Formats: sequence, structure tokens, C-alpha cells
Amino acid sequence: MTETVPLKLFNSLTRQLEPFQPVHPGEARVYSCGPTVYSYQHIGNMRAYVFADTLGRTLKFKGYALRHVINITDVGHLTSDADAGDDKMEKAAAQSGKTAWDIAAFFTAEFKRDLGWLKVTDPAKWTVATEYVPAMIDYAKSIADKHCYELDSGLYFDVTTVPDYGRLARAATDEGEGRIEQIEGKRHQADFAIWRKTPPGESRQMEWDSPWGRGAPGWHLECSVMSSAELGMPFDIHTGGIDHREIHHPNEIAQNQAHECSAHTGATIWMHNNFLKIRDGKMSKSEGGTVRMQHLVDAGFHPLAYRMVCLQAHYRSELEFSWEGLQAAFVRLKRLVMTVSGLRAQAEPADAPGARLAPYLERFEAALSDDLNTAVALTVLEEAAALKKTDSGEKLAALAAMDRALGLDLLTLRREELRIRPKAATIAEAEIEAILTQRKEARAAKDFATSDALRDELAAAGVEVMDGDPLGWDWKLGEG
RNA sequence: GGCCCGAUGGCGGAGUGGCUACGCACCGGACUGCAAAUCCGUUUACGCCGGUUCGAUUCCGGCUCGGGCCUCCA
Repeated sequence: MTETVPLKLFNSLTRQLEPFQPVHPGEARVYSCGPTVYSYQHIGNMRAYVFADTLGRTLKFKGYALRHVINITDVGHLTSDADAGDDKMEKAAAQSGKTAWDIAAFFTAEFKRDLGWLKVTDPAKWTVATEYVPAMIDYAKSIADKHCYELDSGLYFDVTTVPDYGRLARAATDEGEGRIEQIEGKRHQADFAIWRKTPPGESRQMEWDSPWGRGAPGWHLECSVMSSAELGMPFDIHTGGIDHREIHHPNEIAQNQAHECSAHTGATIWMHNNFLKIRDGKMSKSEGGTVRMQHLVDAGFHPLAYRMVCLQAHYRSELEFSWEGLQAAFVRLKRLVMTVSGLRAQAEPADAPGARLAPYLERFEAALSDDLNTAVALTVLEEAAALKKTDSGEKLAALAAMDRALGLDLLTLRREELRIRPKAATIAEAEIEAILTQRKEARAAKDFATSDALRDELAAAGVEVMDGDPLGWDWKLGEG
């Protein structure tokens, strides 16, 4: 083993790059804030999980044993009949007599399907919030006396009882006008709910008895409880969207400090991915401004093209989504898959990459070790793939090692799997093949007028004929 | 109103105090009956105004524009 560069990660706590130093030697324990499953996740949400997965894969690439936990927030604020939201699925579910539990199960399944499409590795543990409510109540009991106070609406956390509140957010904890309506009796504006009592006369579909009355846990509580239960305190890395840096995570930190009676924030490194911006007009029309993985697939794009979109950018940069950009990433993925397929036709992956590829692996690792610079890592992978006069087996071994970190599935993905039937397609595959057979005959007879007419016919049906491609034809891509 | 962040070629997006990634598109070439696909090659940039410096896209200040958070949004 050669000496390798240490992994450096950007810690939101210090706003600096820091070397990764695990709490438990050789092991990396990571907690990722998961979705609230009351609606579909859009592609922006999915960026967070591609990021968390890339982090996990990088840790494994660096030789750490990974223990990753992602939570599913299946308890929230859904009251019995109000607050149905404007999500069609939710309405439909409500109309068909489904419960909040059914809705949560439905959207959890949808979410996990999208993760599978994106080759996001299953975490060691999915923590489901409702399964931890008793633990949350115990947790709340343990901090109630010293850190909390009770109001009519619930149990609140006093943020002045822990050191350095809001350090992560770099924001003033108090002062300011604030547009938010104050909750009657709160001691400080930043104080937050640990337990929310069900208002008198109302009932929730999801509610539990507690020392502070019947109700539901505060959102921030669950992540502290589940992370400490599954990973122990302190653990290594906590990930989430950048929006969580301001409120959710500072509150989580406050709870951790209260519970552990320590100034430690609970996780050594807090990492936040930036947002995906969607401003394309056409796109915004669908589903009230959100685009989901399903929409990409419906338009004929392979889900991994979206992973490619994410990987091309740094996780801390805002990323602009457009169909044109998705198309570009898809073409890039396709060419890479074809290159690898060519290599696989020639050789089996070697046991080791060999000396010729070593510098590329080094550069690849250096890029990832530099706060997950996947954009550069990707170009190194492509350079290695394009190397001339190199043993195919060794090259495959190198590409396999790199792809284990990037997760593009390059060694198993086949060209034909990238041909996704668009939802709007009107012609059947068998019909296409039949026309192509006719065209082949016409070409053999040098009847190019007929052959071109058949090609035009297919083009009109959204099918592109490609004589030089092993597949022979592909769908023309549309926009969502 | 408060706090935070960003501005790179046609699009997306890395990165750096001087040697200007990468992908897609474009253009040229190979291949093809012609295309397409594929392969090879090439062109185009660092928001505006000052400052520091031998030299700034990169550092500092101001401006303009854009974005985020302050409500259980990744």
C-alpha cells in the first residue's frame, strides 16, 4: 500500500476543510437527514442522497468500514381532516380513505424506488421516526428539567441552556424583527418544540401519550434520538441539505449537548449539500414546479444520467438543472458505457490495475479526498478509460475501482439499458424492428429512396435510426 | 428587516496569483449510398468599478444582479 492523501471534508461547523479523523479508528459513522414522506421527493431532494451516497462510497474507497443511517420522517403535522395539502396523491389517498400511515408507506416506497434507480447504496439502517417515539419521550424526559419549559402548546427547548447555540448557522440567535408569528410564552425566539401537544378538541391520526400530554414529537427531536441510538454519541459525520444548516441542525446540536451534558455537537463533521435550482419554464409546469425522477424516465432519460448531472458538479455548489444539461450528462454517460462495454468485450477485469493506471488512481483518489471533488474525479476516470496502449483487463480493474466510488454502474450497465422508452412513444418496439428489416432489404437492393422513406417514417414516430450503432436505433429524447 | 452565499465561454461546471479543466453543443476530419451513431481534432470565458501586485478570473473594498435561510423544504 502506498501512502495516500488524507480525506479532507468541509465542516459547516468551522466552515473549513478538515481532515477526517474517525471517532472509532477505521470506522466511519454517518447519519443523513432523510425525507418527510408526505409527498413525492423531487430531483432536488434526490441530490442530497446522491451526495450522501458519494460520501459513503468515498469513505469505503478510502478503506473505512461504513455505518450509514438514513431516517424516514413519517410523523408530522397531518391533522385529521385539515391540512391535506395540495398534493394530488395525498388528496387521492385521503379520498380513498387511506390513513396517514398508508400515505407514509406509499411515499416511502416511491422514495426508495428512486434511490434504487440512482444506485444509492442502501444504508446499514433505515430509521423510521414512528418506531422511535418511546425513545424520543425518554430522551425528552432526560432533558426536560434542565433545558425545557412547558407551555399550553407543548414542551419547548430553551436555547440559552446550552453553549454557543447557533454556532453552525452563524446567525444571531435573537434580535431582529422576524416575520414569524411568535408563539405565546416562548422565552426566546429561537426556542423550539420538543413535544407538540394536540390542540384541545382536535385529534391527530398520529399521536402518542407523553408526560406533557397527548401529541407528537417535535421534528428536531427525532434526528437526535435516532442518531444517538444507532450510531452512539459522538459519531463522525452528519449530512443534510444546506437549508438544515440554519435551524434543524443547530436545534439538533442543542439537544445533543443537553442530552450528553457536553459541549460536543454530537457529530464531528456537519456536511451540507447545496440546492438544485430549477428555473426552466417548461419544467416548472409539471407537478406544481417540481420534477421527479419519474418525469425524467418518462421523457426517456436513464436515471443515472441524473446521477451524472450531480457528479459533474461539486456538492457544495448550487446546481442548475435543465433538460439540455440532463441530455448532455446522458450522452456523456452513454459514451462512457460504450467505452467500457468495448473493454469488457476484450477482457475480464484484472486482479489489479497495474502500474500504468496507478497515477490515474492516485489522481482520482486525490480528487475525491479533496472534499469529494467528483467533477475532477470523473474526468480522471474518463482519461483512464481513453488511455491508449493499455491492457484492457487492467484498465477495467481501474475503472471498476473508480466506479465503486462514483456509483455510475459502469461495469454492469449495458448500452441497451440506456434506451428508455419515452412515455409519449406511440410505436411498439416490434414494429420498429419490422420496419428496420424492410429498410435493410431495401438497402441491400440499393433502393435508397425506400430506405430513406422508412427512416423518415421512424423519425416521425420519434425513433432515430443509427446504422453504425450496435443497437441500430434509439428513441429521440423529448422534454418532460 | 436580519443573517448567509454565489456571479467562469452557447449551456452545465471544475480550478488557479502568471502555464486558462472537463462534459455537452458548435465547427473540421474519419466512417457511411446519404444521414445518424461512433471515433479523432479544434474554437469560445472568468459580472461592473477601484485597490494590492512585476502580474488578478483567482486576494481586498464598493456596486449591480441572482440565490438561500429566518414557518417540520434536501
